[in-house]
Amino acid sequence: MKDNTVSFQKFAKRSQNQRVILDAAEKVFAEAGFAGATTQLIADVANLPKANVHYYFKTKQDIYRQVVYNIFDIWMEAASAFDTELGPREALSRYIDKKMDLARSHPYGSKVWASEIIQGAPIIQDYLEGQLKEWSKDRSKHIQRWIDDGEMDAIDPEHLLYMIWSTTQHYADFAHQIETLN
Amino acid sequence: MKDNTVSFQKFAKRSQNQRVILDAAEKVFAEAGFAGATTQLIADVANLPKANVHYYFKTKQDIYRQVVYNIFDIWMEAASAFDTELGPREALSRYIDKKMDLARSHPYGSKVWASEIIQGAPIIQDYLEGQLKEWSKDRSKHIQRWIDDGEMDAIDPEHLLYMIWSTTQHYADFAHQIETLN
DNA sequence: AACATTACTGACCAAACGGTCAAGTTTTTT
DNA sequence: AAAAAACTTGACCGTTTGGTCAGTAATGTT
Repeated sequence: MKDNTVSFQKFAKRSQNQRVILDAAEKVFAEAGFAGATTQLIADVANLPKANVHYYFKTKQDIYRQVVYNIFDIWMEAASAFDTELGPREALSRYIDKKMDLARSHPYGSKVWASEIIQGAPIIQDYLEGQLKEWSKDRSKHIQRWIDDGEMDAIDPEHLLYMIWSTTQHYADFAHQIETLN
Repeated sequence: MKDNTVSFQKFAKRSQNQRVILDAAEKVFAEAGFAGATTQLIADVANLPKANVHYYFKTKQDIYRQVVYNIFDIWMEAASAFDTELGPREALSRYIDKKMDLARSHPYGSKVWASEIIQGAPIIQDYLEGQLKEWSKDRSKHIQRWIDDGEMDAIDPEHLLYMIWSTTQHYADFAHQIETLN
């Protein structure tokens, strides 16, 4: 193909195609589950022949793993919005805002995550036990300190986190139910 | 088989075997999703040959449909605990209690329901639009009346319902995540 | 005891699936 | 311009899956 390629683009090519595939995969996995997603359908949505998808990703599991990892990364980045320096009101409200934004901007990711957890987290168990656990223990401790210092009402910190997660998650995962009821 | 069968048992036989299959199926669907669930696995969990499963249910979809309908029925029965005669405090707290009980006693059902909704409710769309919509519109109206009468704080009734659903649901669907974090 | 109905099951099959591969094209490097 | 590396793809394959079916056993009815 005749073009005026500049040097960095050759690096971009591979990850660019992977991006297209992963975006398609995220949608397909969300709508059909891991087993229900076919590599053919992912390929169709990505507008590529199936064999090409397998050129970039060895197996369906590899694609899935990558999709779930990406979601996890995005969430952990959002989690940094829970800045304990800001005090309870600001930290919590910023975190909730961020979470709601993600529920809107990444509905497919949220659904894939939910399905993965529902089925017992076969793929990302290590992430749960590692990063996520560490983060939530840390923030729980901070919340407890706020409570002890009288800066906020006494609520079990862990259950507060669960409530934030469940509610924000609900708007992404159950969007269809909510739409139908309205 | 030599036995002292009494007359009503002949009726019981069929639905009794269907029960065994449906219980097995609920578990398998929850853990693997619709597509990931194989009729062979359902049969294994039910301790029956696969052909026998197909004797009672024509297709996998039929089994799935029945499983989801059963869950819906159980939930709607629980929904009657939201007795508007009781006033806001009693009605809501009884409903929440009941919902939490179901999250504990029927974790598989809850998961199947969640997966179904996440994937766009392909099977139970009509139930959503019918019974569930009717019920939630009705209760929302009652909640609004309580608010207008000053019997409870002003909260958007629909969002209150979503919060109850999301939180109770979370304890069933995300049990694995919660366990891992604790 | 004879008949009818219901329950059960091993063996089988067509379709769909994830994944491979060889042969080609394009792009990058020398 | 030639060689190397990366990309693309139609055709193909072994396996798994949902579902069927013919034949047998058990149970209920007369």
